[in-house]
Amino acid sequence: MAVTLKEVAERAGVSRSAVSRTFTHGASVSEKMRRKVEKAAEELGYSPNALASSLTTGRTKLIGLVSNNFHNPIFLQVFDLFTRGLQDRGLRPLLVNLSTEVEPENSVRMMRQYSVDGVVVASSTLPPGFARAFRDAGIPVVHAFGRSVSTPKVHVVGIDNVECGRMAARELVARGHDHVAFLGGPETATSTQDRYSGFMSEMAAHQAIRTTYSFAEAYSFEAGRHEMLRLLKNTPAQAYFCGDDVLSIGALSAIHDSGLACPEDIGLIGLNDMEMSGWENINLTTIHQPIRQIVASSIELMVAMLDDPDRLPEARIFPCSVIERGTLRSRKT
Amino acid sequence: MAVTLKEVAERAGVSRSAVSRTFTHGASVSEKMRRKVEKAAEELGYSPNALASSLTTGRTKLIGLVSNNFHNPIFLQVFDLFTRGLQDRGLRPLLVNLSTEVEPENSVRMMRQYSVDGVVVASSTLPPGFARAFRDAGIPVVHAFGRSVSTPKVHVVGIDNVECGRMAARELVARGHDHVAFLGGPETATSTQDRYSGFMSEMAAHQAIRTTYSFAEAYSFEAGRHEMLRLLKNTPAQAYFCGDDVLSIGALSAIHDSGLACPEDIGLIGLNDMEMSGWENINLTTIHQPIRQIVASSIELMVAMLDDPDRLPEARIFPCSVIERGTLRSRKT
DNA sequence: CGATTTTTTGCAACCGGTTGCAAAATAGCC
DNA sequence: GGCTATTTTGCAACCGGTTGCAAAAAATCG
Repeated sequence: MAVTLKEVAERAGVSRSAVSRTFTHGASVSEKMRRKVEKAAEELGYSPNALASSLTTGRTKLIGLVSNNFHNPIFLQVFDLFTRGLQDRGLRPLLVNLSTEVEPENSVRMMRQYSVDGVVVASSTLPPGFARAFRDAGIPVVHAFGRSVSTPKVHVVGIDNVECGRMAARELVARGHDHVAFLGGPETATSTQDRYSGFMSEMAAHQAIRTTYSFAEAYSFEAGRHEMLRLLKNTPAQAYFCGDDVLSIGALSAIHDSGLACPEDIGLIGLNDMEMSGWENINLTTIHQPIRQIVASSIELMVAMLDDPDRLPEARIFPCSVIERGTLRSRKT
Repeated sequence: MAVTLKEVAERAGVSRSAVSRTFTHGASVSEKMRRKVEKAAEELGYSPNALASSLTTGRTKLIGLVSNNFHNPIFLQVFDLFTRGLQDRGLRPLLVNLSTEVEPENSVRMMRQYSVDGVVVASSTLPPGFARAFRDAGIPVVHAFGRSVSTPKVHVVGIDNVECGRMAARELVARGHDHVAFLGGPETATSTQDRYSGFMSEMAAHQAIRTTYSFAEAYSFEAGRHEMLRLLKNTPAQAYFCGDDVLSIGALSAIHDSGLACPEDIGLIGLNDMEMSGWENINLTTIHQPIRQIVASSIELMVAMLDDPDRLPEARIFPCSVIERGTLRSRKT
């Protein structure tokens, strides 16, 4: 079915090398030859087999895009940005869905079988060791939305979740509440752990303020709603820092459903600033995470690594900022 | 870096063919040989190069997953289901983001360069000709969420959008309204066109009911909100069939924002039944589209085509059903 | 045990390209 | 035009595997 280089060569009456050269950037061919070959190729509808050439060149232009976040709407945007950005640079994303898998072995093997040029791990829940497994296998890797560490073993691009936790705590403190809480995502997620520890460390400086915490089962609407309903049965806090926006929106629904008002009865601050959070019927106060920049920077880093695989690993941390909307108020004194 | 078959052969002291055979399913090797080879492979950390073997076998196990829907949250679920389903069958999704592209040429070329075994087009907006271009290039193709036609030229799996339009119209009629409307997605999308024509054809049987229509610029919250705000400036209809749920939710926000109530002042029915539509603070009446089944069936069809590429193209149409929630009421008589 | 059948193994060619090297062709120069 | 420097081209080997075929080894049988 597919037209091969050999057929083009025969048709053009030239050697196979000549055809190969006209299609490889940077090779030298005379104008006359190029025209002859291109004519034959055109007539036959030839386009070179990228995988065959990868055998000798050692580059497939395939980039593994591995993620376990297929339930959080912000990741649709993340995939959109990644696929577009990679395509624009002539790279092709090979998508890997980890679902519940947390061990890297399978993915590493698969990525090696397909000789990907590099791997982008896009996840805010996987531990640093996951990405490291790719590096150990000799595959260039960037962990987007990964945990920020001071001595990175692999490239990490993301935010400082600990600092975000602190930032959220400061917001709640500033509102004059005397009982605040952290409603986290799954306890196993690195982002949850970091946001929790940041939140708690900041609150430690305010002993007068009662601080409680709990965790939802997942970063999902249902989990947030479920956990908030549970909390409302006892004595809820006056304001919550929720693990992320989806969780917040779930919590919000629980609050409304219980006949309470937000922010009047219970305040909320989320994290991510997903599109939906700005919708008028949600209007969530949240911490903005610069997703576009994180993705763009991850791709940049990936491209740089393809040129220089031994590049020293770096952590790129982007700042977050509070977006004030309608779910957090100052306590009446 | 990577260990090759040759090295394993040398280490095990056997021929390259022997190694190849132990790793290809269905080839005959003695137990003794297999053990020897596996031991050597284990020690060296060998795993076969899938792309090299594809050269001779003609199969890459790569499936192109091409879509232009990277903004509608239901497609995150679609990607989740597709990637999991393909992976479970040993296939790997190569993701292609068309963004605004509507011509198939580029994608076809790219898919041929990477010798994908097949292509799944996942889009409710692209015309049938798009998928056909892959078939014409000799690549097995399934169009998921595609337009249903009576004489399919390629495999199509989805719903009957015309019927959905009629179904929505019947719901509005049954509520006793005397002015109803269609608020569609982009006019160029096949799903919009079909839902529109179904809606209108049903309404044609009810001349007494005033029927109007308009189109939003995209299947997005913003577009729905914007269009509804525009409509509210004049005399709005009593109830709207919105192109899809995202659009509906945008419209809902516009209604609330204008100090009106839904369903008291204006009724809404959407389409898709996305997770969010069931959230308490949205609670959208909508038409359910069986996404899981559509994806599962598309994958099934794809796998069947890999065995028999000349399989007669078929259209698989799944039924939709109305999910009654809180955004549509009967008109007080 | 030897003859015959069946299974296992290695050789060598091939898949669709790329690339170092040397020969052939062209260009540059006096 | 003849000579040298440069460019263009083809040959052949290679990338990492698979596979038809025939030789070698093992199994079966009288």
